[in-house]
Amino acid sequence: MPQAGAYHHGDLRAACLRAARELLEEDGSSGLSLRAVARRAGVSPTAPYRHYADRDALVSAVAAQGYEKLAGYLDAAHPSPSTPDDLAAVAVAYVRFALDHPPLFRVMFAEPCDPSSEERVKATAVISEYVRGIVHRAFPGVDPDALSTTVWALVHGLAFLHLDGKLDASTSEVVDTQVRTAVHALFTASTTLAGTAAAPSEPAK
Amino acid sequence: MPQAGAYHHGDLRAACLRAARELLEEDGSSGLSLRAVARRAGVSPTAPYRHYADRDALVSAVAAQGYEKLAGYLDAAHPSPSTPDDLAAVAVAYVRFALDHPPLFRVMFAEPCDPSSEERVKATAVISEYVRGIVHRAFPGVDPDALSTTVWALVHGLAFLHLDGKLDASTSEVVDTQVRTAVHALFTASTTLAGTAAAPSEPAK
DNA sequence: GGTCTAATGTAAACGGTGTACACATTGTAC
DNA sequence: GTACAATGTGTACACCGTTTACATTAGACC
Repeated sequence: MPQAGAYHHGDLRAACLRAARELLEEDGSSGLSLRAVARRAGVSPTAPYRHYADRDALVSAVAAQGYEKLAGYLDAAHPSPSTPDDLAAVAVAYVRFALDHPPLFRVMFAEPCDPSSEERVKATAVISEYVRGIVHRAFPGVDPDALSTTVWALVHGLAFLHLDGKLDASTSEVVDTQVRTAVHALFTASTTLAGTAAAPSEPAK
Repeated sequence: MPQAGAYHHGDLRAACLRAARELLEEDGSSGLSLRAVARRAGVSPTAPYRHYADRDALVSAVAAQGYEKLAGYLDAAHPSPSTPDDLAAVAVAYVRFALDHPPLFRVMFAEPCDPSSEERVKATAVISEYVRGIVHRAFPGVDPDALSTTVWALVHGLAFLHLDGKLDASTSEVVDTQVRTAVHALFTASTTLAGTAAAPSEPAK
């Protein structure tokens, strides 16, 4: 039973999205139920179906917002990264985002979304291209595809292992220096290999 | 209603575990419900509670089996890895395991298990120690903690990105060579840095 | 062998969930 | 002003995890 005399909500779509985001932060993925979202938005349990086909669609919308938020983190680390140090700073921001918003990060990456919403596929393509661009500028002469997927994987893995408590995340300084160190180690390799043939990996399809 | 004249199942614990494993492979994490497990075991919906405290406990048991299975993959790649090439082969096996059993891999790593069953914490500690041992043998002179967490993160990230379809996994050969290339790139860095001071990351606690 | 007890399985019930369906209300374009 | 499309409600179904009380049985002890 919503506000008296307010049969139509006004912008239920946005309200659902906001409620979903909040519930996810508060109670994790399992707390993000369509019914809870409807309750929080002050609306009947089935009202959200007018704006989202099913739970997955709503979750995907939250994930899409997460990608934007992640982009904000990366951008704040460096607006136009073009050196190895810049890239390292961006990597630190990536891991920090994961540790700042664990359930959101999990929703973005840890859930099967194989042929899921095009929203998400596109969003990850954006990330991929973003990293590729930085690598291209920071390491002219090396195969950007190979190095960018490698550095993305490294940072992504660090984020997940930290998220699962498998690594020492006692202080943010420890985490930051570890990420920086790991990324720089990889860079050392790439510059060493700068002249060698491009690695036969990940054709741009 | 189970078999006539078979009120007691015999080994319901194992039967539940097997059913859970099957359901996970078939329908993913969402298909792994206690009730479905009970149905498959031919037993009443609440019978599994005699052997598992709740759903999480059963899932953790499945995950623990997954860690053993993963160990089998790694061992099959090389029984006693001690060179960089050996380690690369093990890394390939790690990613292959993830791609062979996506839902299982997700259950093992992608679910929040912060203070969860001790079973899982121990299992990941085993992995960590295993990698550390190989790195120590393959790269005497470098800080094994720093390099092992880095290489684990790299491989773990590759596994996840492949799982989410973010990388080119068209053929297993492509994946394999990509993993091998990425890992080797990291090794190049570590040998370059062999003499330098140990990186200040991840104290062994 | 007979009995007592703990282990194991069953049945019923509660609250929560996703989702489909028919219906009510309301903004809007004509 | 009226028709229509958009939006929100109510009801219903099947499934889920979990609790509680009860039934059955295996195994120990005499």
